[in-house]
Amino acid sequence: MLKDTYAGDLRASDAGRTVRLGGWVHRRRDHGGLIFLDLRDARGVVQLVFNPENAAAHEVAHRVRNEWVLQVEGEVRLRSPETVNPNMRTGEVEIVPTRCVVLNEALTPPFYINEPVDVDEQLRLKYRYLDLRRPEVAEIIYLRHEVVRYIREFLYERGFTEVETPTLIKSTPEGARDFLVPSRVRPGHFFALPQSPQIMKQLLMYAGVEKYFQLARCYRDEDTRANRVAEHTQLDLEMSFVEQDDVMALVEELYTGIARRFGRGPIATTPFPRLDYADCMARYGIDRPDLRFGLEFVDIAGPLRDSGFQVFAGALASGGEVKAIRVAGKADMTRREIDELTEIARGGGAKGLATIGIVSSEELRSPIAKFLSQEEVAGIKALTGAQDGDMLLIVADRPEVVASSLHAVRTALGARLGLIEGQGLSFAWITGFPLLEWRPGEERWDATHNPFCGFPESERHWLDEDPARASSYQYDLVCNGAEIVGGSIRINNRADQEKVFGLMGHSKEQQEERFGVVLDALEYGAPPEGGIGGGIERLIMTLAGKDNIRDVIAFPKTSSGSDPLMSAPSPVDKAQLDELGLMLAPQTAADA
RNA sequence: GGCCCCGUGGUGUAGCGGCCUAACAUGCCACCCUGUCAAGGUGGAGAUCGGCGGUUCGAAUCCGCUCGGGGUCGCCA
Repeated sequence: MLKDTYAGDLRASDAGRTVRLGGWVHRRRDHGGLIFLDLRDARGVVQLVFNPENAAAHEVAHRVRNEWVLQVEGEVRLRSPETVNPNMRTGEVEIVPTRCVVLNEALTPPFYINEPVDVDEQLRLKYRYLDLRRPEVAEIIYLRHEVVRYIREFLYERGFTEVETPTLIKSTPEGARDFLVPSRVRPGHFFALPQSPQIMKQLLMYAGVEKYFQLARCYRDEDTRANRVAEHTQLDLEMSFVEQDDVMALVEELYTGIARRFGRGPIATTPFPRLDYADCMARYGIDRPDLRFGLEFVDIAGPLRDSGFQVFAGALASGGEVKAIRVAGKADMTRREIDELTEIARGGGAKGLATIGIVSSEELRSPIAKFLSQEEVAGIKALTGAQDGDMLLIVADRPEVVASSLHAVRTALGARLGLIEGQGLSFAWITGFPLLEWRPGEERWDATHNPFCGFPESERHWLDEDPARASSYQYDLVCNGAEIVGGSIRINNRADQEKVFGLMGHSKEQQEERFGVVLDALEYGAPPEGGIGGGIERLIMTLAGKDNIRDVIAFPKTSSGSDPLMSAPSPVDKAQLDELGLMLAPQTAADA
């Protein structure tokens, strides 16, 4: 080996050892006589001290520049007390090189590696191999490794079998858009990349594996978001002979362990609280609430049903809702803050945001106060528990608009009022989801979770009577406002599966064509089973407190799905297309 | 596909009709300097302002188109 010790691992206890190091010049401080070099490797940085007395090494130290690759031999020496650097993990020691060899020179990098400066993301991605040298960037990649390793070991210990499933599979038209891969052997035919190994893992259960998991790459050809990319990794897990609580218990143990070991703060509540979907929607307007803070919605319809204020009364008369968020002590919110929150509410679909500042028991600060009777105001105060000095933010609209707009307001408030800082990890389970939701444009039912999601026997009658009211065996684990796990107990007989497919508008022929394998397999002794899929990137983001998914991926793509590092996607030779039996449409061919 | 924001020396920013033959910081280069750790000092090189077109006596600054990036809605679990 060209090195025998990691620079970043050196501590006071290593004093006196002679070590051989290899790494990169992180920073250079040349005093003319004394030269200090910070040598960086995968584990951290250590200071080298070059003295003119060792002329050969000193000459090298004078000549080197940032990011040159060095091999250094020397003794680990305790620093004198006044020169100890408490800000460095290796700050109690330094190396006095007896020998210093330049293994490679380096151009000046296009951005700072030794300072945590925000650099244009595209430039970082183009030089990702340099970006990953930055300690604060690499740290998350190592974190990801440790978390994944923890997950694997946890599941191995509990008897899970890791099985790989194909990445070239059959395309199905519903759900997200598939990435397609043309077949050379059968021109005109295509594979799809899997959106998840859902069917394969169910088949593994039918095959008798009983406890399966995989860290599965999943692909969706859809536009990206800050927390969503085209290719991601999912902890895919499935168990046979289990009920909902069994899966949840195992997942909770796993994620509790991860959070305790890798979280940057404590877990707010263990065991994880459970919220019923309907209750959750009523209080937070979203099925993945951020529970690090309160600011729950309060239904204030009661006193307003016959209000003279048409915005409220009208919304209620047409089946809508009126809900408020009470913000303690913010009656003095500035005009500008109110305007910004109003804009956020509009972004969620609301036509406006009504505000009532409770300045004192006599005085209200509110553009709508003049439309409200004293009884109405008293009723609102009673329901919300508003005290003097509080601010009420109110939206009146259709239930889904109230939910989305007040959720947006609530989330913004959480950030603006500093309620999420240093709050650790607030997990919760959401259960009692509806099995199906109506797709107005398509005039059919769609699975809330996935089409294989099962339901309690007690819900069966709703499938015929009122499918919207059937609840399912779905369970989601949320943390700090992100859904990090979603799963369900699956349907395990052909009749129920056909029933659900039928409600989703699939004809017998379509069911046979798309899901025939599953339907057939269900008739050959399928065990009761269920499982989860958990996004690894979202988990790491939550643990690391990052809000950009690209930060937790070693080689991410841009938001438009391109790869600045490898310049992908790219045109291909005509010969390659010919081989696949493909022709480009005229306008796209011209671009190439 | 819609909407919003961004694109100025290597990097990060300022400048937002003439004072810009573009400023600041940092990096880079040279020299000085034996205890620094964002080392310090002196000097120097370095961008025509993403691209194209237009308005104007005059554009980095205004307008249009376009390319690239970021966010968001649609879409997506």
